[in-house]
Amino acid sequence: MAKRLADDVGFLLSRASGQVLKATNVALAAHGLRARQYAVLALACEAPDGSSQRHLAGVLGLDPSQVVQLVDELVAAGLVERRVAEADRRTRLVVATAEGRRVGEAAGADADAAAEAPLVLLSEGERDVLRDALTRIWTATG
Amino acid sequence: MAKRLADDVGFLLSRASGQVLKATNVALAAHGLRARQYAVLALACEAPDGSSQRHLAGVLGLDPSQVVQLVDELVAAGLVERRVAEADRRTRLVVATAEGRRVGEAAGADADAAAEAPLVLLSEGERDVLRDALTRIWTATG
DNA sequence: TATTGTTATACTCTATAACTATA
DNA sequence: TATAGTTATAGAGTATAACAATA
Repeated sequence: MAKRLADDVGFLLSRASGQVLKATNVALAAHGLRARQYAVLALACEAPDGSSQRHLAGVLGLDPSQVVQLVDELVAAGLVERRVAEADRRTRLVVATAEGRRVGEAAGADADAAAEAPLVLLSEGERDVLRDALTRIWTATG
Repeated sequence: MAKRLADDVGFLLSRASGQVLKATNVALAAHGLRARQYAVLALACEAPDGSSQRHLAGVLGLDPSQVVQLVDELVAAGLVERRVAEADRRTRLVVATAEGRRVGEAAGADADAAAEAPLVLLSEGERDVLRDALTRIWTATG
């Protein structure tokens, strides 16, 4: 057992993540989005030709069945659309609509501001280390 | 919107936290515990005279009603007990039993190993920065 | 036979409000 | 009246299994 729970990396990650998630969701609520929906939308915006749901699930660390639900919601909101892939008619490409790009842009700006607010306490160098460390933890364990 | 979702601190925190949490829960399952229960147990072990549920809720960032449930489960497992505080008979002090300390010690060792596995990729200095940065994010936004 | 997406289900986590007993 | 704990409930997140369409 760690000397103190406050030194436990898992605990610290969980707390920090929870705080940032809460702030992000507050910021996103103004745009009618939750964090997960925004993540799907952002990935759809990044890929000009769209992204398969299987790929989205992999990147986001979600079960494919969860992606179905999230995409359903985004489709209902008119922010993305499903297109049958020509190469493989089993796969549906999730593509951002014009409005999806507008909303994603605006929501992302607010979400970033909220998520990065706690980082003002860190130096530039610390922020880089944090980002890099989290990225490596992600790619290593994913 | 961040250039890429993969640069979003909130997203990175969420992914890293989720991975570590999953690994931690797998390690704790062998001891019949989940992460939240272990966190409560660990805090109870740290405080020789016990910790009020209100205090536990504050430190863990949980609603007091969630702590009730967690303590109920730990009591049922014989790992902690509730004691009415002499000073204020409204507050219940959560105290680890002898077995609670044994289980907490063993479970903590496994949980730490699981949680720190992804950190082997980071240098000593990076680990310190990560821990310190997460601690400051936590205390600042909490 | 294997894979993509889908539906269904159950369990955990999170958030909220209302109630009790003490102060 | 204010606070510590409790109960209840609903919504969001997570995990799993089974199924249809396509490869």
